[in-house]
Order: sequence, then structure tokens, then C-alpha cells
Amino acid sequence: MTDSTIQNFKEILRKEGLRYTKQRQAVWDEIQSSQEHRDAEDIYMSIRNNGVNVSRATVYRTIDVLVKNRMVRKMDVGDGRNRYEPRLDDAHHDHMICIETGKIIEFYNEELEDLQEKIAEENGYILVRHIHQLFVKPLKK
Amino acid sequence: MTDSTIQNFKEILRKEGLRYTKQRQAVWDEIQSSQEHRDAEDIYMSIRNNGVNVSRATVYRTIDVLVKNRMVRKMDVGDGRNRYEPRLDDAHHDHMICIETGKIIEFYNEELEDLQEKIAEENGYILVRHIHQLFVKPLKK
DNA sequence: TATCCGAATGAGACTCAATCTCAAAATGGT
DNA sequence: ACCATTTTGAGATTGAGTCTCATTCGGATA
Repeated sequence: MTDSTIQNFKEILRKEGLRYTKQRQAVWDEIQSSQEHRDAEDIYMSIRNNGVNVSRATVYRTIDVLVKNRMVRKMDVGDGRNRYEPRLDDAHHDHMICIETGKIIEFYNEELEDLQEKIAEENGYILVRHIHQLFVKPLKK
Repeated sequence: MTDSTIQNFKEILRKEGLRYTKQRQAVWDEIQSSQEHRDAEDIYMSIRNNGVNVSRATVYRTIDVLVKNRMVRKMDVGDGRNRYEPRLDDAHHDHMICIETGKIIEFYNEELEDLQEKIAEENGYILVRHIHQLFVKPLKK
């Protein structure tokens, strides 16, 4: 991680009135270290394997702060375990999950985004957020 | 429920190699009796209140069969409890959830459906199914 | 840099939806 | 009606996530 990312993280904690601790830093470091879509247990075990003593409670608590501040994206893939990924840039994307291999593919489509806002408005609402997952299987060649 | 629906249900059980029991019928009757998006506990309690003795295990087991056979739609609204609704016709729709009132609004948009298939294909996949929920709040007048 | 007080941590208890277990009951083909 | 097989149900279990609270820590202050 870069110094600027650490600074950014510290600023968020300050803004939230929270203290800077090595556990919180370790959680953010760990999530940030991979672009994969990982579950909380995975993140927890990785931190411990790196020699930092942290509890599950702290992992969950820190993830909440990161999600709230849009540094981490929480995604529900429908199997009961949420997955987390860092939002290093602010680019939004949705996910496609291959039902044969379990592979998760990210996608972004402007038209799709616009359409969703339009649908919400047509019903008298403003779109706040959305969950959108495509379950797919490979095209046969 | 109509006789034809009962027949249809019996046929599905036969096709699956399962026996016809009053508990299974009661679960299907209960789900079919309302177009609302209900959770398993709600369905379970309603059946019991109607005087049919059934267990949670049987409710869940029967729902699985109904979902598999596309008689019931299972939806994950992100609060940890799945909701179920009957698929009386085969018309597909997605859901909009008001984050202020919890109200669930159904919607269908052809353009949206086409777009999703197109996106999957562009990535070398065939769309099998999708999860799509819009979390919205009311437009201020 | 020593003091101090409110915040953070962690081990494990708890929650709650959903699944599993297995003895007893029910089904349906003969 | 018989009986092999399936289904049921009460309660145990699972597992992700949350909560508790005694102990530890951060950091503002002097």
C-alpha cells in the first residue's frame, strides 16, 4: 500500500470519530492487497497468517466502516457468505458468476445503469443502489 | 386453488419420484394463496394457523422442490431471510425495494432483459438466470 | 513522557435462518 | 391389509454474523 492510501484511511477514521489501530490498518491492508472477491473468514485468516492478531469481531466491524466509506464493496452472491473487494478507483461495476466454474467476471454497462434509474423514476422513486448478478454458463463453441 | 393446479403439483411430485402428502399440498396451497413476498417462517406459521401440522423442515424441503420446478420464486432481499412468491403465470419480473418503507414493487422491462443477455454473450456466456434488485427511496414532491 | 479516560479489542456467547438426524409415521404398489 | 420405502417432525446442529464486557490501547493534555 502507498502512503497516500494510508493517509486516506486515517482521514476516514478521523471523520468517523474512530481511532487508528494496527488491527484496523491490517484489515484495510489485507482487503486492499487483492482484487479478488473474498469472504470475511478468508480475510480474517490471511491477516492472522501474516502474524497480526485480530479477531473476527474486529474484521467485521472494520469492514462495515470501509463499506460505509465506499473503500470496500460488499457483494451478496446468494450463497450466504458476503464477498468483499477493494474499491481502488470509484468505477462501479456489476458481476457475472459462472455457474460451472464459480468464476466471477466484472462488467459495466452505461446503458444498463441509465435504464435502472429510469425504471425507478417511472415508479416514483430515486435509485439509491442496486444488486445485480448475472448467473451464466459458457457458450458452447 | 383449482383442481388443475393440484394436478400440476401432483405431476411434479411424480416426475421427481416424490410422494403426495398433505403437508406438501399444504405448503403449495399456502404459498399459492397470496401474491406477497413472504419468508419461510411466515408460510410455516400460516399453515399451522390453518390447522395443518407441519414442521419447518418440511416447509423448507417442499419449497426447494417448488423452486426447482419453477412454481415458486425464491428471492434474496439482502436481509438474511429469503422471500418466496408463487409463479402463477410464467411472467418474469424483478424487484424494487423501498429502503424507507420496505415496500416491494415488481417491475419488468424488456429492454433490460435483452441487455443482460447481450452483456453475457459479449463475454462468451449464456445467461441462465439473474438477481436484480433496485434499492430505492421515494421521489420528493 | 506520564497521566487518564473514553474507545477499541478479543474470546467466546449468542442469534437466527436454514439444514440435518433418525425414530416413528405415512404412502402406495401389490 | 401388507410391507418396503419414503416422509415427517422435534429438536440438534451449522455457520455467518453480531453482541458482551473485562481488559487493553490510543492519543489529547499538561
